[in-house]
Amino acid sequence: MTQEHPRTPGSGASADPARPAPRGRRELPVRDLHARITDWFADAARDLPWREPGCSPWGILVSEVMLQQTPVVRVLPVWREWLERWPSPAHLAAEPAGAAVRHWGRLGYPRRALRLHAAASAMVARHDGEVPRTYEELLALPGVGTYTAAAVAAFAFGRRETVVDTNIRRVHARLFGGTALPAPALTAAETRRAVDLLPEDDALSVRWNAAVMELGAVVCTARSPLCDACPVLDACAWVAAGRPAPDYVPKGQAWAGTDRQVRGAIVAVLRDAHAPVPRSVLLEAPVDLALGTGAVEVAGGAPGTLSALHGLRAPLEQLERALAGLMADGLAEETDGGIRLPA
DNA sequence: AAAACGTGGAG
DNA sequence: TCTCCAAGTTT
Repeated sequence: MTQEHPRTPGSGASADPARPAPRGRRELPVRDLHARITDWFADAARDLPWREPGCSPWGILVSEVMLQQTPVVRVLPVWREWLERWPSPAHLAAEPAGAAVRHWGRLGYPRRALRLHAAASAMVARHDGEVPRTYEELLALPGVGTYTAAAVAAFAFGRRETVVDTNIRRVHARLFGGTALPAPALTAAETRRAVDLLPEDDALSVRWNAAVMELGAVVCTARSPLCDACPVLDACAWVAAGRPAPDYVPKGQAWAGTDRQVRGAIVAVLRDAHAPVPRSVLLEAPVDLALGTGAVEVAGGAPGTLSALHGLRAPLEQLERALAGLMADGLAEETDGGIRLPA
């Protein structure tokens, strides 16, 4: 998702992360580190529904998948609706996959909804309708990768797992590495460091994982960190080094004119239609897309119509390619009446 | 291993 | 306005 790209160094000439920490930094025993950050968490943790004691493992799994690349505030309402509608894997598995996609709304990456549905079916088939308790079993579920498997094992089942997400990576990079950002991609050294840092005690390890993640999410943020509120400010290698700028700039994802934009527009139409949409309508005829920011703000065609997409460089071809991609992914199906979400 | 895969709020 | 980027996974 990110890529190295040379950039002018920040103001600090002391940006070399390899050199010893300047005199301002305090070396903190790992025990104290655990205590500082988990104590901070005990006080500062946000009240999130999937953190409540009564939340089911299924609720936690759903939250973790929804939170992949997606901000908490946007997940909240969708998560509530899902859990009310589908309180267990069996409830979701009993519905067509298209229902999962439809109720995913505009969360983004709708294939996650599809995979959650497939995961629910797998849990019914292989785990008696329960969320499995081990990292290995979790990892085998569709849409569950190393982060999500570790997070669910830890947060739903209290297991001692090494959880590494983007927040944790950033906190570690600053606190120990002295850099503004972690490497573009997860490195073996980072994983090793996370393993080494994990408290021995099961219960403490769970709190530690949640606490470091929370610290990265609300204090040690990517853009403008709130260092004044940081419980380990005096131990931070990055602060001690004068908060040097990142040595690369994360590569943003292109959006305008991409297949992803077109796929998003098509899925939006299918999601809001409650009957199959004729291919011709989907590709050419005016349709009220009611889309959000820039989704169809492209040159050519009447605004607010799918035909507006023909203003793209490879208009019709691109539409057909995008549609084919959606069908290949299982996000769309062709029937007699036209295209629809999967049944 | 690089690239694809959505979305909308914030700076 | 426009770029950045938010609890990643898959191929």
